[in-house]
Amino acid sequence: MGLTKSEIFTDEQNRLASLFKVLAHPARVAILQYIINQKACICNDLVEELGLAQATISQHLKELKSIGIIQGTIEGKSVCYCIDKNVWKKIQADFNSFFDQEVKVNKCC
Amino acid sequence: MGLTKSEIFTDEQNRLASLFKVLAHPARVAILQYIINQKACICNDLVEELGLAQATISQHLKELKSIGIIQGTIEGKSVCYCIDKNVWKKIQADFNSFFDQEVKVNKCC
DNA sequence: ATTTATTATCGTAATATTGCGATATATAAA
DNA sequence: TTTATATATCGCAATATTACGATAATAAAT
Repeated sequence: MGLTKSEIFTDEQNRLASLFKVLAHPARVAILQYIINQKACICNDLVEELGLAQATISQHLKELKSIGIIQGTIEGKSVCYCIDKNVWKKIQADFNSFFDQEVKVNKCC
Repeated sequence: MGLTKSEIFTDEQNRLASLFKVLAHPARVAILQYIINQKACICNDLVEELGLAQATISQHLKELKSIGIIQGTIEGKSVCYCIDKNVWKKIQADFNSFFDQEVKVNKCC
């Protein structure tokens, strides 16, 4: 056991859950906020800003990249990361269409 | 290692991440959608609707309850679960205030 | 009081995630 | 070419999550 049974859920449910999952770590939330405030940033800035090892930051960046919410551009010997505005807005829209489902008056509580 | 260093992040970052985490499983997304469509539901309905064991559903319900997004009312020998509309809207608002941070023009990519 | 039905909790095995040091890779500078 | 700097990947240990059977707890029905 211990293996999520993705096949019994809809694509939408699986997709939403995996978007939430990428955001479900404070380091990744912090990375996104830092990039937004700085407009962009190089990986090493994050290592200094957050108190995590370089390998750990790199792994978190990889997960964020996996859903396209950030992208990296090689810049000299560094990599400059920035938000992909379109993906950012798409994810927000997906979350909102989930939350905008009408919550009707309850039968019980 | 393998233990998230919550203490190095802000309360907001930790809170947001833990809200995302509760929603980061397709079964929990499915449970919320089912409750919304049915207006409310008893635990056993979910066991039949989704293909998961009763213990598993109960555990997922517990996690959803932990952030207050659903609440349960004892109804005879069953428990009727429903969405807490206020919490639902608050979470949506929190997500939106995160996503509404202005994503400025990038320096690099 | 006993039985039945429903939900919660416990214990456990399988799997996934997290964080880090070590190391590999890549580019710039000397 | 060699060296220095920045990032990515590998391997591993610690921790967390997931799913489920077994069992406990609760409340209705008999």
